[in-house]
Amino acid sequence: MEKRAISNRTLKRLPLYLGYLKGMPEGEVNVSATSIAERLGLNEVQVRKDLALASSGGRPKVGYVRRALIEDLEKFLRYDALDRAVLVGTGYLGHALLCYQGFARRGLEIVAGFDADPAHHGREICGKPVLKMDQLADTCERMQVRIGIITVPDYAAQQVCDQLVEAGVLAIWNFAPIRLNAPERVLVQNEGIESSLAVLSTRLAERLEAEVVAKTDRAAEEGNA
Amino acid sequence: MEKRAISNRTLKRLPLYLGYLKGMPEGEVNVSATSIAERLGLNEVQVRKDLALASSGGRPKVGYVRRALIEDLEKFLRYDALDRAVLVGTGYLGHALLCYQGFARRGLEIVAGFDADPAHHGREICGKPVLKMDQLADTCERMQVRIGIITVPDYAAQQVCDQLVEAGVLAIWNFAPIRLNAPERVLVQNEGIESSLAVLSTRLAERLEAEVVAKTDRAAEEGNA
DNA sequence: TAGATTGTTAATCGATTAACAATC
DNA sequence: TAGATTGTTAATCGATTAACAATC
Repeated sequence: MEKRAISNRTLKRLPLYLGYLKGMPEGEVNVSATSIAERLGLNEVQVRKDLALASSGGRPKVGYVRRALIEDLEKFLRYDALDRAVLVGTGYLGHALLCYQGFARRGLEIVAGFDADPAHHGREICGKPVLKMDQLADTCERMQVRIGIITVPDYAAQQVCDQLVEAGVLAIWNFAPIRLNAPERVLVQNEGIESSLAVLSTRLAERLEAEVVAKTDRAAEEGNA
Repeated sequence: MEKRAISNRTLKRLPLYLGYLKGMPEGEVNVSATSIAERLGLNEVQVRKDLALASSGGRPKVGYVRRALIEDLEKFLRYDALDRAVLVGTGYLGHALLCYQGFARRGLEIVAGFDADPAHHGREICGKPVLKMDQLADTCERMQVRIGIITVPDYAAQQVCDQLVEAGVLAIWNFAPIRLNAPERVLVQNEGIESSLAVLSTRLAERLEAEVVAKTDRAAEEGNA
């Protein structure tokens, strides 16, 4: 009965493994956790533990059957079961997501885009219709939409969130750089590009500083020599 | 001399705090870690520890001076020091990033876009020129570009990565769903939207299953009653 | 068989949370 | 002063890594 939930950390690594496995030459029948770990720069025990959770396992000495492992991971990640989503905000980012072919292969179908701007209505973006906001609730119900994707500017995000909740979505994928208020029962995942940028720019600055320090040290040494 | 690096976790939370602080009514002079934690759904000690690392501190009983805290965080995150970047791949996602106004306010300036497709060359996207790939190295050197942003399809990403490294960038922000090979000295940060989707769809599916179980339990109970 | 590799149990590490002393 | 709040030290928790037994 142990409902041991798989960790977010592991969940995020699974698509990485999948990508590596799919990128391997077709001829390779078997693959070891050791080789996966080495290629992806991870610890091999970690890879084995992750795979133990999401696959039917490998065999000592030979490793995992590549083809079977791919199927196991895709099954575990539910790439076969299609989840329907709507997207609100058909700006550039909305465009990018509506047109991204990878979602379909990963179990996500965006059925329509929505926008407050009447100029966008009636258009099609990569085959997906752009509808009026007042068609949101109806569309969600009719198409059994469970996920709402928010790609509007930050000042509009909370209102859109409310409308999506009202329309009955069960999860919200938020690309606006703002914390949303939503009822407990609705799952909210924030993409937070600014958080990402904070990490990148800080780590880069640290490296540059370390370099300057190293240079200064060398110069000082030369001075002493 | 203790070079205790700030954790990625903390780094990712700082922009969140900043967003909350900036969104507060101007009238609020002071703000407590307690209130920040409550609003963002975090532990208050965690917030205090984060703020201790990135700010000059608060005062018992009153908390932090909102305005000063904002300045401290912006300074810590280097929002004032401008980092220059180039972006390769001017598709929809490239468009979105080139046109995102938020980067400039967060210390990142994308100076130009690049694309392999000649049809894109010479255009301007939100005021940024789209150049030919063979202008990449020259532009990076001339403008002292330190960051390369990759927004090309997965099959082209590794080659673009090589070109960026060759052009001398020190960090790569990768939005393609693939693991890049780059020399140690170059910082690579993967955005990995598929990892994000894996978390979202799995957590959603778990909830739905829990609901089904709960329903079944209720039905069983009614049967027993 | 010997050695590579899996999967698990134990140890370590780092981050979160709790307890508490300091202070305005 | 009393109470709210900070900042720090200690305890807990969860994830990673190391050690090792099982096995093909």
